[in-house]
Amino acid sequence: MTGEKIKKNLTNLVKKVLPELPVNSVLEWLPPPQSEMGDLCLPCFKLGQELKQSPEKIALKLEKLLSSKISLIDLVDQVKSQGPYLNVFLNKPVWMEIVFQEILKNKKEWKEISFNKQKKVLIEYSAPNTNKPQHLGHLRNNFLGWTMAELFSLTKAKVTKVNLVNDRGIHICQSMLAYQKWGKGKTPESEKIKGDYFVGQYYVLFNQKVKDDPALLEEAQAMLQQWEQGDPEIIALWQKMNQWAIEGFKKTYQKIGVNFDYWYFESDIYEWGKKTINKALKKGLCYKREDGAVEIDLEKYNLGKKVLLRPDGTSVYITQDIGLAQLKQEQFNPDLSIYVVCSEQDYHFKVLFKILEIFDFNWVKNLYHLSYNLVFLPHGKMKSREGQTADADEVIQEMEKMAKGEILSRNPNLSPLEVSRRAEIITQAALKFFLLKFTPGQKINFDPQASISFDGDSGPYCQYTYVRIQSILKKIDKKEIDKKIDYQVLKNKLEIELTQLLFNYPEIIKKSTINYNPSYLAHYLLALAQKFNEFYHQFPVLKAEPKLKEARLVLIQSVALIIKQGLELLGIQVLEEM
RNA sequence: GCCCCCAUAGUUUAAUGGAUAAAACGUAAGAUUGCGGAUCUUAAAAGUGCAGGUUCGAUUCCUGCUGGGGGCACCA
Repeated sequence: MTGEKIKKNLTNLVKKVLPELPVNSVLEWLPPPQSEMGDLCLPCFKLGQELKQSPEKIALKLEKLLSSKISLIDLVDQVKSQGPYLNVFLNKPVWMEIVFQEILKNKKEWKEISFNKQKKVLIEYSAPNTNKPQHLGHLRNNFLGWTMAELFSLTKAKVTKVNLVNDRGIHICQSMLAYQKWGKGKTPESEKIKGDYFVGQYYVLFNQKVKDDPALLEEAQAMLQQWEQGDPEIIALWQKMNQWAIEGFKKTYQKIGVNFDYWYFESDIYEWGKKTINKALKKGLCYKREDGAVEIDLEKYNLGKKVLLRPDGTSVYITQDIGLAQLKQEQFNPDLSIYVVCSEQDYHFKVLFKILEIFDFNWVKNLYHLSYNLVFLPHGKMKSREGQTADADEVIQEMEKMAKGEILSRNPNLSPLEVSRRAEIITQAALKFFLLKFTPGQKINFDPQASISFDGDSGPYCQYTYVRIQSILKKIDKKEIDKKIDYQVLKNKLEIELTQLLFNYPEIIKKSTINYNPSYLAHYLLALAQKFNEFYHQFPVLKAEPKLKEARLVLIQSVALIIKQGLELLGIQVLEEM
């Protein structure tokens, strides 16, 4: 009996005793704000509107009508009205057994949250630029994309993760030109620098030099033309530098534990939208300007005018996205296609989706722009062209140093190998949790000194909670929890609240997934860990009476499993000791 | 100039239109002869930028204003 099923049974019963209720009315059963108020509640405001009665009266009426019939529903002990709310109390021992069994047995197979079964989901994220290393903003993108993929997988969607590498254009030529002029044949190997940093140096160098010598801009422009005409020397340089950058990216991806099923390269696809635009031109969906450029008028959607092809027929940014959207459709035929892209591009995606709609692609309804806000540093927005960034690798390195210090202060005799292993895992936890606990649409102010902590609202706090539970579980004989357990002994407030939290887990997964918002999961895990720590300080497990001990062991084992699974969804590993 | 987003304790953030606005950091005091103190307890601390409106009910929806961020390329 899952939460879903309990709610369904309750809904059916309410509809039976209130036959005057519209057949299609939806009842929402929620967790009450406080544990003493019950295990589920039904706010009666909407019912009140539908039946033209005060919600208080409805709640009272339901209490009366249902009380005699609750024996018809397993698990429900009593219903009680409180103002405009109807609160439901479940039979704790039976309910606990069900909640814990569900968690301990099912693990990865949660029928209740398989609501994306049969659905094909495509997630595009990361989209690095080959002229600079990835910074904190990319990390937010990477973690968001990766976590959404995990959430969709857990809910049984068939997920494909794709990366679109931004490897062509004038900005790439700028770093190429700088390397050609001042690189002196150096390589990442000769300089012992990670490839993406090596290339990034020349991008910064170009932007320094161009201040004194604006003619460099034209040179870069000329280089782009040579590139487009297939000049073998330019192409070779481009390939070499791209390779360096991409090798660097791959090291970072490996470090942060994200991956992709498929890679697109802009250099392959940048012209693919041309055909579609020319077709649309023939149908009169867009028009040719006097100077020969192809343009579309979106004024009536309040989106202005947009150039689709330059006067010389070459493609622009949106040309490529029009082509890529079709390519994805043909290649993967997704039911849902998500673009994880920063909110700076909200306008771009509005325009893109509108154009595809005007071009009459019916699958445009399956496209979703998962927009997330910028990451700001104390001195403002990151500017890679001025070298003012918080590079992902550097932030991670700094944090690992801090983590090592923390670990050593607690375990001075630990082997250096184990210290770095733990430091890596704890750093990932701190960083990922920090970036994912914010609602995606919310901007993040990142202050390297203040933002990263290993206590309080943090990933390591959740990890530590897990470690504590493991430390208890290590001390017991496994047989102790194989027995038939009487959950009547679990009756203090914290035990009940922990059960309520565990019971809500599927709902949190659902909410995080359908709202594209892993922060719900992050906040839930914090609440669960906090509640456990409160419990831990007040009530002994190992030294409790045998029956109580057994029941508590099952409870804390369930808590540990949910913390582990929840953290893993956020890309965070747990440790047995820390 | 136009468009989009945001504004909640000292700070950083929570809160499907619903029950007493919730945490963390910081501050002050306290808890180790208790399963790990990266923990816990207690206290002080906001009535949600300002002015209106809709609603039985607004942090949440609408209008205006103020302040901050982003965008408005034939750059990607």
